Amino acid sequence: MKPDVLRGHLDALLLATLDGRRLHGYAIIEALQLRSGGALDLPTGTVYPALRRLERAGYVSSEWSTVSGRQRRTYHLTKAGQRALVQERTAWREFTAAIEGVLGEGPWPAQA
Amino acid sequence: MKPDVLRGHLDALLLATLDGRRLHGYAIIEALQLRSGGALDLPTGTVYPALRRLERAGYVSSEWSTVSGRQRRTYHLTKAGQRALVQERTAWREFTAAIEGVLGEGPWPAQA
DNA sequence: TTCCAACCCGTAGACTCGCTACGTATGAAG
DNA sequence: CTTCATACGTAGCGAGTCTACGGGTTGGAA
Repeated sequence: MKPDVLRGHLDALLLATLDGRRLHGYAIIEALQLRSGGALDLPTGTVYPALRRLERAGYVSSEWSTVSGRQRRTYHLTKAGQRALVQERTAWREFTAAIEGVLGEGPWPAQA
Repeated sequence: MKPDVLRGHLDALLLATLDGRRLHGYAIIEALQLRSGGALDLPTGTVYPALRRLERAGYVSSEWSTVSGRQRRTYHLTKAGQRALVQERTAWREFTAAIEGVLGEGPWPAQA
């Protein structure tokens, strides 16, 4: 998978992963792998900065906890994050509809 | 529509638009608008450099022609471009499958 | 006949953001 | 005591889309 195709969709992915769950960064990466059937294997250098960005934006919130000597920062969605997720899902549908209208088979569906 | 979501998908869009057609840049932009139901309104500063990139890559080829005093550069797919388009469509399906596996409803489909 | 919209091409530079490469640390297994 | 999985993070790069220009023609409206 080309690297750039993720551009602009990562936020949606992270928000969706946190929908109804509390996860720490590392677990988010694993969840993404699992849910995408292995297609999405995001490096930490992609995910951690993105989570901080979402936190600055007020879409997620986090707390530190120590589990068996390991520091982990657990994230969860805020109310604003929930709303953002709804919008992201809508934007995704619009996006795919637009692309598929073009990619869709054959020269021309209807000659307007 | 956020600007970045197009990232990495523009080539597929352009190749698909030229599939079985000879079009000049301006016409490509209009075709994209039409086929996407108005969702895709790409600026010339996006399309022209992208077309030149595709031409350098050998996926499209172009000739100049003069239509009623106007210079236009008409593009068409090469053999390599045809093959690239097939790959782009496959990549698109894989991409959407991966994203939708994550965005898809609810907390978890199956707790592995 | 003057003006403006539509047509048509193009480049320079900014900006964004995912990725590479790196650094730190703990716990368990070998 | 070394190595691997777990777990966090940053700095800087790179690629590609967008903004903002600039150039030129045609045709119709005012």
